Amino acid sequence: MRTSRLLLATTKETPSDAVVVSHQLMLRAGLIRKVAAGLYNWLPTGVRVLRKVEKIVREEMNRAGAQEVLMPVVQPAELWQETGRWEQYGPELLRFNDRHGRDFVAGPTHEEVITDLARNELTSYKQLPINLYQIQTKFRDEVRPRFGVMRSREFIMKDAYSFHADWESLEGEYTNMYDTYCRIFDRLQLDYRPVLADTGSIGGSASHEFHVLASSGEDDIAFSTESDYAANVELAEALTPTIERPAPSAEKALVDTPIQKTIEEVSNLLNVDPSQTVKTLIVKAAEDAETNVVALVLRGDHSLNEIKAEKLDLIAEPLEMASEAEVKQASGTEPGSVGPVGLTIPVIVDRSAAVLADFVCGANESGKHLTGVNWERDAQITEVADLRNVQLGDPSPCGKGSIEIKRGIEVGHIFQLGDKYSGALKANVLDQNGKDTTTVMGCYGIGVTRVVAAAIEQNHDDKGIIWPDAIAPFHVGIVPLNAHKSPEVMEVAEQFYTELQAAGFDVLLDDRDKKTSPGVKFADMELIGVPYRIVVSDRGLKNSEVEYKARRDTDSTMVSKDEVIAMLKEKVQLS
RNA sequence: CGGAGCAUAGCGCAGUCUGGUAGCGCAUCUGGUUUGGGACCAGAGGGUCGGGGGUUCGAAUCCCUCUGCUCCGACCA
Repeated sequence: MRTSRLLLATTKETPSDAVVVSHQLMLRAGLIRKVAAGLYNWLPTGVRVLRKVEKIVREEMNRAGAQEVLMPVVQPAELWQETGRWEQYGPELLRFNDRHGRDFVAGPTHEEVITDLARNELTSYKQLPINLYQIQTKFRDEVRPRFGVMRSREFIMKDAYSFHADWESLEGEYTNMYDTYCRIFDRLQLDYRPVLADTGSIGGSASHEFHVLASSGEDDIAFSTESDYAANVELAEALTPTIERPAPSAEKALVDTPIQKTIEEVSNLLNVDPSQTVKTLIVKAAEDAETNVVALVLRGDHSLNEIKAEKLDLIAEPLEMASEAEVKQASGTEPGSVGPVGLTIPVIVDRSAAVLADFVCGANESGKHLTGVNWERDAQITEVADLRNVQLGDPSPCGKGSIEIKRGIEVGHIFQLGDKYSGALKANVLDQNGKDTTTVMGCYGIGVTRVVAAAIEQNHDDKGIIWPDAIAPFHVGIVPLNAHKSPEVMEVAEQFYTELQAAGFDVLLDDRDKKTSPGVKFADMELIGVPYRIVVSDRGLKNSEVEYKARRDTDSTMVSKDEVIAMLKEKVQLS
């Protein structure tokens, strides 16, 4: 591609509404433009990246034995009514009518349509297992689209669905997809991790999310320092401490904490470590519980995991904090001075808080705290549970090593669905005995457009994007300098352009005329993230040399012009 | 859905309080000078000031209303 013909669309200024790096750079580098909230045009450079991601995904899915299909974006309401999701899905499901007044939806996912296809086409166990996938547009009417294509309303997803005669077969395909996803993200040259994920209400024996690691990610992932254990923090278990609770050695005492409310303020005042204090949170109880509210007690240095908490029988789901009035009624004081001593409501204590002795807590009296408090002697435990988020340094749930936490962007999710959809839509086949049997399903998604954004979040600097070779819109950029002064410069540049393309590279030749200064050309190449750059100039050609610089290098090096193509063949990892 | 805010040239903004010729920077076009890190000079084009209604001799500016968008909190690839 020649820059003079490319719809380059780079900008110097960052649009004011872009808050994350990938969104800013995608706009500045001319990959996307906003059409409306959560809806984007993809420009030529962006499409190049998108297609490369799709190509790798498609090749690996095919290699794994899946077959590509294509389903409609617009889907009839009847199918959604059959599975019950017409009612369940809520406003995220965009619904509309055709000219006859019939109900339709813009597909946010395709379980209904694929299962409908399966029930019509699959009749025998001999056709199973089968894995069908598509790479296609989805629409989810997000409450708040943001971060560019990271969370847009319309996006491209690779979604695959497998059908099986039994769970054993499903588990086999699940493993196959797990391995396939690893190959895909390896080939995309991204730093990623498969992590254990919540199986949620659907059940099934396993679910994994694939996360691209980036500090700007929205999810916290817990890793083991010693094993390949990785789990979404929502899910990662905080183990019961191995130590026994020490015997009480201090007497309970009331201390004045006139203005100290937070754990930090109280521990500073009393000169104790926050881990020797507890915090008591009052939350709404489950509807069938005997009290309105329940107390949750955590160590002062720990944070509540809401997902874990709301799964407990006594606690309302979704989790909701009690109002100030309810706190006052239950404890006799306001939030900030609440403690477990003397409470009449159930007290659920986190595993780590339960092994404390001689700890500090609120006194249920305004402006007072208690020191030297001990369980059983001074305060009662209704239940001990895992309530907290794991944190740095905790022992890993896998039994080896300790926990390390990193941020991730969810780009893939694999799931054993079971018969949720095949049951509802009666996707049955005849088994060996001629008996009707319900198939079990797996589903496997990759957010293709999100992968592009995640790749940028992970690979950029203050100058712009740094594409992994495998998905770069162009592998090599050629910048001729002062071509108007020296015909040889342009000749050499053109020659490289031809030869590099023949070698299988995508090449961008900046053939813009003398009005475009070198600085502009360099800045554009760097902004759009071309991973390798060759500068052809008069200066270099005097020694039969050109200048080579990889996007991540700080300095350029001079290379003989006869060797540069061989060198690039070495360096570029086409994937 | 709750809270906050914005809407003026392709982009970034000023002007609004205090009503009176619609402006600045970037980008674009023309001509010239420059040429190894987002150049300079001269000139030009580009606006229903988000829509509708009202007040007024006169509205980007004041009032009402609608719409769109952004940001902060619960879900998802």
